[in-house]
Amino acid sequence: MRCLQGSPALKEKETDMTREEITDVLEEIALLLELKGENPFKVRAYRNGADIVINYEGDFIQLARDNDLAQIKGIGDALAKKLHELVTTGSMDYHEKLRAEFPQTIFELFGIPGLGPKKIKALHKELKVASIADLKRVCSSGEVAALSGFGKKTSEKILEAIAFREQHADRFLLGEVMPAVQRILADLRSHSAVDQVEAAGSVRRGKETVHDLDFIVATTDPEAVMEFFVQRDEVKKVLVHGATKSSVHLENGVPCDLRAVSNEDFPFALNYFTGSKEHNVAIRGRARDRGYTLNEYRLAPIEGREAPKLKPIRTEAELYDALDLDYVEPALRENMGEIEAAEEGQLPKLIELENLRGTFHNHTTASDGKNTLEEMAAAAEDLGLEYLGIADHSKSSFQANGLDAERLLAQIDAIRAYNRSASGVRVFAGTECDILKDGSLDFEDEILAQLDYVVASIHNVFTLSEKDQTARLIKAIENPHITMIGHLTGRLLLRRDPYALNIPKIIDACAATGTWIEINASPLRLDMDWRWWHRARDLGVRAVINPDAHRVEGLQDLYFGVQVARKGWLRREDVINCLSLKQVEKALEEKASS
DNA sequence: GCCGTTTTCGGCCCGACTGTTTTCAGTCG
Repeated sequence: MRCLQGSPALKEKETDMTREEITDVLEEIALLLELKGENPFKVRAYRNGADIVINYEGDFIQLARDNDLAQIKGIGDALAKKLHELVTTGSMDYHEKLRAEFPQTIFELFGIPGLGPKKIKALHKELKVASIADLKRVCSSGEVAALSGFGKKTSEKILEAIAFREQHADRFLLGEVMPAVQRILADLRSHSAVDQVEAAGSVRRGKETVHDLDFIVATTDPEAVMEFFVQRDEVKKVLVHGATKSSVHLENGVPCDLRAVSNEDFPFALNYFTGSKEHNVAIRGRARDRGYTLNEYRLAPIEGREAPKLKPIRTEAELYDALDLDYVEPALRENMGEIEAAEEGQLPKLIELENLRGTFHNHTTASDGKNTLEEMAAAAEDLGLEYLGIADHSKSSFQANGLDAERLLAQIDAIRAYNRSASGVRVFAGTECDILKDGSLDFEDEILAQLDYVVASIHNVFTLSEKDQTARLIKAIENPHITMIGHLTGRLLLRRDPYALNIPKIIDACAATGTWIEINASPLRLDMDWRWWHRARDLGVRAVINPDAHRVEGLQDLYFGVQVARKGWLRREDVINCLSLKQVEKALEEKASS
């Protein structure tokens, strides 16, 4: 498949206001109305409006300009008028008046789990809480615990959540920073004085979260490149601006460093700043054992020591070769066995994005997706995929408009009909079936038997003990109708910890039953974690990389799933959706009959 | 605030869980 990263912004041409900006206004109005305790259906009307702005297929902005929006279902007279005002004047009176009623910092409070509009409203009204800093103070002083509707436990949970936030405040999701990485790389490449450029650091290693961005350029005119870098539009603050190193903050708060070196130094600098620190320590030790010293500028004989003469080193591969190692992919540089494997010629040939032939866990408008079956199939075809699985939510996921048996059977018919009529991607009929509290499934076996595959996922009751949660999941795994487990631990990176689970036991159960484990490629999940995959692979567990796409752009998250697979030492043969259509049909049949 | 008509206003997305209550409100998925 083609290499696509990040989601393209749906920008309109020749207009001041983008769809995203309009959506932000509507979403903010919805939050403010909730804070005021307005009619929840009115709130929903604004949220619904925000969805429509993003997803409408025609020229929404032009229709808004022409005051011609009321024809769109979901946009009534009131919203049409307000949106016309917004796109023609750049602001909306109603929105501005609402904003004036609350401090801007109050929106921070929605990021604390357990706090919703009612509680935030009470905190604001009774204790004048306007920010997380205020909240921390009144929780610590005991004022929150004494507030009606609150209590000691609530106060403690809030403080825990604030502590969690503070602990992770300096980290960003890989998916969140990737668009900026691509832009910066493209800009630097376009500069005439730049000979080579790479992103280094944890971005290059494909870590799921990063705390800053590091770029290395090879240039003969470092000052010019530095000047160019700090002048970029998205640079918000310049912290350091030197001849060979600059540090800035980007507008989204991400710290970003650029280092300029000569072409001769480039492979050493790139290797050094790619890390990880642990990998570097091990590599430097290896160099020393051979009589060399390695740093960010060179590999050279230690003074006064005997060492074999070195060949010229122009690339990282030649650097590893000089240390008698196979080239170690950045994804593997965590000092978790890669150096030993490189020495013995045992490094895996890692999966590439281009190896993917299809994907399984995706949603449509039948549940909580934003695009239809046909639109998702067309998008998958555009990416060069051969097959696409549709796995909408099951009925217990009310909040996601989950399908009951009747609607699921109708969807299966629709998919079969689609496959008969269309010649593009082959669509598989599946479900993302809820695993209920007792480990039973949300559909009867005879319904599940009619599907091509079943993704089983946990969406509620996260608070079971490790023993009970593990038993719940293993019971589901032992159901022969289950094909794969979705987002194994339920974690949301930087937001919510995984639920308690004995992962080695789960891996064993999947190995014993031939159940596949998903690599959920959503940048917020990246679950199961890469740290478990080497072990799972060695036990014979197959991975399946799924974007959990809720809209066509979501399919591009497959990129991040491949990063996880690579960090987990997976080869193309370890990943089910690298199989061709014919092979994957056979694999599905085998799993169903096992 | 939107929709669909019953053409003037009622219905709009359910259930578990938690912590606060003393029978339920708020949050989350």
